[in-house]
Amino acid sequence: MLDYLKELNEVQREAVVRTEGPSLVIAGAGSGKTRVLTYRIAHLLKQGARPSNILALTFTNKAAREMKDRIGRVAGENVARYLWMGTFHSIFSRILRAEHETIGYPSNFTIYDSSDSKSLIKTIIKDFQLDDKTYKPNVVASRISMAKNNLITPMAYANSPEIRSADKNMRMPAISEIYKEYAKRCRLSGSMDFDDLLLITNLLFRDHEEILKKYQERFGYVLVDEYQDTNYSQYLIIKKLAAKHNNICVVGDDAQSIYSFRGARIENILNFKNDYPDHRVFKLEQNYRSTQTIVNAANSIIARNKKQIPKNVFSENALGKPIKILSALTDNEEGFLVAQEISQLQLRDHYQFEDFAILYRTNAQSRIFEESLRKRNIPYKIYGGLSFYQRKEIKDLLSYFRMTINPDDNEALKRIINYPARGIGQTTVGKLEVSAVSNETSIWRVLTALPEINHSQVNKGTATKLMGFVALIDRFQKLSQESDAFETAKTIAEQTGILKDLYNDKSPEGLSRHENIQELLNGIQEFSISAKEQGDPDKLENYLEDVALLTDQDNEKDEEKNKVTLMTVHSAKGLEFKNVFIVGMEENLFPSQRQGEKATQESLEEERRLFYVALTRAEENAWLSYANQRYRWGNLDFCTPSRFLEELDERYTEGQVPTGVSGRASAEQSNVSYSSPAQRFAQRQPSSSFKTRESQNILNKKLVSLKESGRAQDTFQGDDPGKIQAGMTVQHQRFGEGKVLKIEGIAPDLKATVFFRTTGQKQLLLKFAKLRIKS
DNA sequence: GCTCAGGGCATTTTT
DNA sequence: TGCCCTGAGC
Repeated sequence: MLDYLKELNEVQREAVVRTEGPSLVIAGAGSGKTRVLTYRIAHLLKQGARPSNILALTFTNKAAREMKDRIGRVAGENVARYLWMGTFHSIFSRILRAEHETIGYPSNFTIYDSSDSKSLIKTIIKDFQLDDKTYKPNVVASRISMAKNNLITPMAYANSPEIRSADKNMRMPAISEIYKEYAKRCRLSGSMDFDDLLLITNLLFRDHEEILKKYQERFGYVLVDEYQDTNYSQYLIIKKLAAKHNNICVVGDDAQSIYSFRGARIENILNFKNDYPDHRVFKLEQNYRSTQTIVNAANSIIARNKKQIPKNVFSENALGKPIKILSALTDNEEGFLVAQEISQLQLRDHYQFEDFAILYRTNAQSRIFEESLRKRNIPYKIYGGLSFYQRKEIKDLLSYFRMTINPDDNEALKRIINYPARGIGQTTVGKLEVSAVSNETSIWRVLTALPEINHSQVNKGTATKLMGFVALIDRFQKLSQESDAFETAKTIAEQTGILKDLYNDKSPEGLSRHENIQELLNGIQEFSISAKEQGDPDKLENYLEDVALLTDQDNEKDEEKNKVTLMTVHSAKGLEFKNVFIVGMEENLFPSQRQGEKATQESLEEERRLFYVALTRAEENAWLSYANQRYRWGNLDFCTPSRFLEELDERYTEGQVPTGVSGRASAEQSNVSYSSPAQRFAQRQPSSSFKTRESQNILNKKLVSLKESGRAQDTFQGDDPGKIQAGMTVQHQRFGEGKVLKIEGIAPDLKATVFFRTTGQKQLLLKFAKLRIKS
C-alpha cells in the first residue's frame, strides 16, 4: 500500500481511492476531512492525473492554502502549483478574466467589496430621490445579493410577480429599478461585486456552450469543500462543470450548516444523492478531536433535527470530564468566572493560553470577557472586527491602485479624488457624477473629456485641480506598465502624499496607520519577489487581482500566538481548542427567539447545528456559561451533558416565544442587575486595535485638531485607563485637574476616549489622553 | 470644516 | 444604553 494511505482509516481510505464517479463525503466534526481531501488530490496526482485538470474549491483562502501546502508535501510543490485550487471567488474571477471579451468586461475589472457595493447602492438611492430610511442600503444590498445568488437577473427580477409583491409589502417597490441601475453602473465602472463573480460565471456557462465545454473538458476532477455551505449559484456552476466527466467529490457536513443567512443551502448536500444517482457515500464518523463526552453531547443536540443525513459520529478518545455549566448572576460575574477558570486551569494543568477559546453568538458579547481577561492579565486576541483590508488608510491606497489599473472604477475615484485634500469638493464630484450618469459612462471618462464637455460646469480653478488629478493617475498608469507591483505601489504611496500625511501624524492612530501602509507595502514587496522567483507576472495589476479576495485571516502574525481566542461560533468553524467556553448561553445564543419572533423549524434546526459546531470545537473541556436568572436551570452546575440537554430541549420547542418581560421582572425582584440583549448590544465598543472603524476617523480627526492646537496629549502613562471611571477626578498633564464626564471604548490595548471637563474650560474630547487618577 | 443635538437603530460573515 | 448619521448653525 502507498505510504500515505496507511495514515488513513478504512472509510477515509476508500473515500480517497475511489476517484471516479460522484462521491459524497460526509465528514463529521473532527473526522479528518481536510486529510481526506488532500490525500484524495495527492492520490489523483500519483495516479497520473494532471494537476491542471483538477479543480478544488474551498470557501476561504486559508483552507485553500493549507490544502495546497499539504498536497505539496505529499506530491511535490511543483505539481501542487498547477492545481486549480482556491476559493470559489478566486477561481471564477480567474476564469472571468480569461473570458472577459465574451462577457464584455475589461480583463482588469475591479472587484467591489461589500462596502463599495453599499456605497454605490446608497448613491443610487439618492439619485432616485428615494427616502433612505425606507430604502435602507443594507436591506437593498441583501435583496440584490439574494437575487444574484439565486441567478435572478435584473430583468428576471422585474418580471417576477412574487418578488415584486414581496418588495411592495416591504414598501420598497423600487428595488427592482435600483438593482437594474446598480448592475448598469457596475458594468460602466468595469466592476463586479462578489456575487457577480458567481452570477456572471453562471451566465457565461449558460450562454456560451463552447466555453462551458472547454472548462468541462479541462476539469476532469472536481472537488468541493464545505459543500453544505454552497449557495444556489455555486451549486449550479459546480454541477455544470462536473457534468462531462462526472468525477465530482463533495465534502461536507450537513450538521455544520450554519450559513443559511448568507444563502447557503443545506439542500445542496441533502439532495446530492438525487443529483447523482450513481454516487457513493462515505461517512467519516470517527471523531479524532474530542472526548466521548463532548461528542455525545454534541450528537444529542442535533439528534432531533429532521433535515439531516443519518450518521453516527463517535469518539474512541477518553470519556473525558463532564461538560461544566457556569451560572452567574450578572454578565460581569460571568466574565469573572470564565477568566478565573482559565487562569486556574492554566496554572494547575499547565495549559497554554492558546489552548482556550471563548465562543459567543454575537461580537457585541466580547466586551465583558475582554475586560475580565484584562484584569487578570490574560493575553487574548479577538477575531472579527474590521479587517486589515477594510481600514481607511488601506482602502485609500488600494483605491489609488484600483484607479491606476481600472480608471473607470467610480467608487475608487470618489474615495480618493480629494484625498489627500486637493480642493475638489463634493459639489464638483456631484456634478461629475451627474454628467457620468447622463452620458452613461464613468466619471473618469467625463474627467478626461475635460475641458471639451464640462468646461462650462466647473470653474477654471477646479478644472485645473481636476486635470492635476488626471495627470497624477496618468503618471501612475504609465509607471504601472513599466515597473513591478512593489515599485509602482511604493511610488504611488509616496507621490500621492499618503505616506507623508500619515508620517506627520504622530498620534497612536496615525502611527498605526503608517505602520499599516508599510505592512501593505511589505506584502506587495513579497508578492513582487515571489512572482519573480516563480516566473509569474509581477505587475500591480496582478497583485490587485488577488488582494480584493483576501481577508485579514489570511495573514496571521506570530505575535498573535499564545493568547486566548475570542470569536463568534461562526468564525470558529474548522478550528479546534483544548478548552472551549460557550458563553452567553442564557439567550444570546438564540437570537431567533430573543427577538420575539417565532422560531421556524429551519431556524431552530440551524440554531441546534450552531450549538453543535460550538461544542465540537472542544477537544478536552467544554463549559457552558450564562449570566442571569431568566433561565436558571436549578442546580445544574457540574451536571451531566444529558441533563443539560434535556433542559435545553425544553427551550428548543418549535414556535416558542420568549417571555421577554419575565426575565426583567425576575431580575428586578431579586435585585439583580439584568442586562438585556439590547443593553449588551449597546455596550458594544471597538474592542481591539484591529477594530479601528472608518467612522472612528471622525473622532481621530477631532483628536488631531486638538493636538495641533496643543490641547491634547496622546499616550497614557502610569495608570491603567481601565480604572478610570466617569465622575473621577483626574490629572491631565497640560490642563491640570478635571472631571471625567464619560468614557468610551476602553480597549485592551489601553486606549480610551475621555470626555474631560476642567474648570472654566469647554468640554474636551481626549483620545488616548495622558491622565492620572487623583486619589 | 467643525460642533452639537436629536433620532433611529441594534445577529451570525466569507469573498 | 450608546453608536452613527444627519442637519442646523457657526
